[in-house]
Amino acid sequence: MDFKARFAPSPTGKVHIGNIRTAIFNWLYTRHCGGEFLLRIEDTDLERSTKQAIDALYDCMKWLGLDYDGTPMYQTTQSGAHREAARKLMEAGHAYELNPGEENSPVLFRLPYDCDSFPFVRTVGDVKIETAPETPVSISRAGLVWSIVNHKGKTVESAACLAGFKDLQIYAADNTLLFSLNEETLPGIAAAKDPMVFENAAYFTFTRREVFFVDLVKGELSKPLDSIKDLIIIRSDSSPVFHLANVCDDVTQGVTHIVRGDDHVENTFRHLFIFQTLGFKVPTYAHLPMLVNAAGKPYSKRDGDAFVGDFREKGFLPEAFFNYLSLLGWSPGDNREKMNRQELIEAFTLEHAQRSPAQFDMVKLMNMNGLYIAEMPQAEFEQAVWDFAARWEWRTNADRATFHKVAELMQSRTKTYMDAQTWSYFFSEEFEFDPKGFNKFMKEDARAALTELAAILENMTGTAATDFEEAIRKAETAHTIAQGKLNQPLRICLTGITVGAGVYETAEILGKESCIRRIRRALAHENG
RNA sequence: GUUCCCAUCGUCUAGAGGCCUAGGACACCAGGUUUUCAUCCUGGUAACAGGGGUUCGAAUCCCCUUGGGAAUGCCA
Repeated sequence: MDFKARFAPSPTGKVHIGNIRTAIFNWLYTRHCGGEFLLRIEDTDLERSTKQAIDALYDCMKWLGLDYDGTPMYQTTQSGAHREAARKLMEAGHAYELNPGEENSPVLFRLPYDCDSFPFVRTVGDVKIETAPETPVSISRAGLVWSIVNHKGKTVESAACLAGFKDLQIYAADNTLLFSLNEETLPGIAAAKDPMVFENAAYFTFTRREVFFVDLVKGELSKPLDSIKDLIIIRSDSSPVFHLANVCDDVTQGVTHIVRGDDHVENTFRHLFIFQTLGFKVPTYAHLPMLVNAAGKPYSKRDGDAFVGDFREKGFLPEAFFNYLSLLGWSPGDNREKMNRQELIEAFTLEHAQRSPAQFDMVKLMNMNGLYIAEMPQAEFEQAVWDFAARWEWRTNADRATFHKVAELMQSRTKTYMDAQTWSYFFSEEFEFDPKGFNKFMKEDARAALTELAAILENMTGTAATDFEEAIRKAETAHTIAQGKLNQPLRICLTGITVGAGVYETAEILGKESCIRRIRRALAHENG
């Protein structure tokens, strides 16, 4: 099957979830269709593209298992091809210098006036536009400029390409024909140095045409040609602009399916013409809705909490992160959510891609991550957290045997590896008490029972969780405390916090001597 | 301003004119299990933006309104 999709990020900053979601969709779609997934680094913005950003990009893709086919293309290596394409367009009359003859004139792509035969152009109908009085209509090689009076009575200026105005006729208020645009007058306009200005123009008529294409996500999309301007493809410093580079590279890489963000829809209307005039088949497009942050705004490089690399640092599993992101703007069409990579590939078609923006929900990601952690083999979980915990001081005095037991106990309670930060109390007796929990549970009767418990533990011979349980029951009975009510006070003594593993198991891991010390330390601590 | 796009629980979503008394998930609330914590189980609150059409029948099709987003760069 001839299917090539690509991911074409510009390495101007750390890759964020919006970017990588696009990569994931491209990847899934490609793998589903059995095509090739290509990578192109759009590094033409020399000012802002950095080596670090490129490295981070590769790193994130590797972490997420986004493998690509072939060698990545660096856009900067293609500038020769871009200039050659511009030269060809110029030669064919599809591009022109804004200021002919001048030294550093930018080059513009001309939307072709003669485009009725293009498969993505169709005629809409005849249109009459009344221009604002006292404002001229001017026409030049760059297009038409005019003003209208809007419904609020304000005069607003508009401009569009010549191709937007097939059979244009400009009239004065007394219906005198001022100018006709057609095959005969067109070359004169294109060649003229200065624009033609019609001071007394009152209205003009033309045949409206529109550009349209069928988007795999959004369906048919269209836009009138008289709302599009010619676009700069070569800057005055002779460097190629995105529009040209992007199209050329897609041609060079043989891309057949372009899956990208919503924000490119407007570009697509213009890129279609570049493909066509360059003599290439236009690719199939799919525009994904944007990902928005908690404020409902599209993710940008300013959203500091949205960098892909940070999710690894926060202790998320790549599979969970991948799974969650695949569900943002897409669903398999049934009630499945937790899906492995193979299931995602099999189910992934653009039919079920959403048309509206999706909001990223950290809480749901956490939940999904917890699901993935819960099903990890215990040994794998233990090793992963051990490695992750290298960043915390408590690991330096943690022995692996104890850690093994802790990990076993904590796995079902862990949402992200970051949760293990609180495991420090297993390895140090110098922890802080949570003031709220401490005051809640360290009441007078609890203190008395705990004092008793410490004494009971002194004489306890067993070391199993059940032995601790028995000792606690004894202390409760001795002080007429309801069965089980000493659990939380003891937990505070042993861990400083109110949540954790089962308290008997926790005590077993800590050992009798440490438990006694911890209880006495807590008893010496004043309520706040 | 102009053009384009979008609109189902708080959030992610199912929904292709009758299967909808609108389903699932997260979150939240209430119970249960665990003598404790977490997991887990059961139940609950909660949505078709508004108004017109078309139709025997509309969340679904059309129009308008409102709201949101994008483009309108010699950024990509």
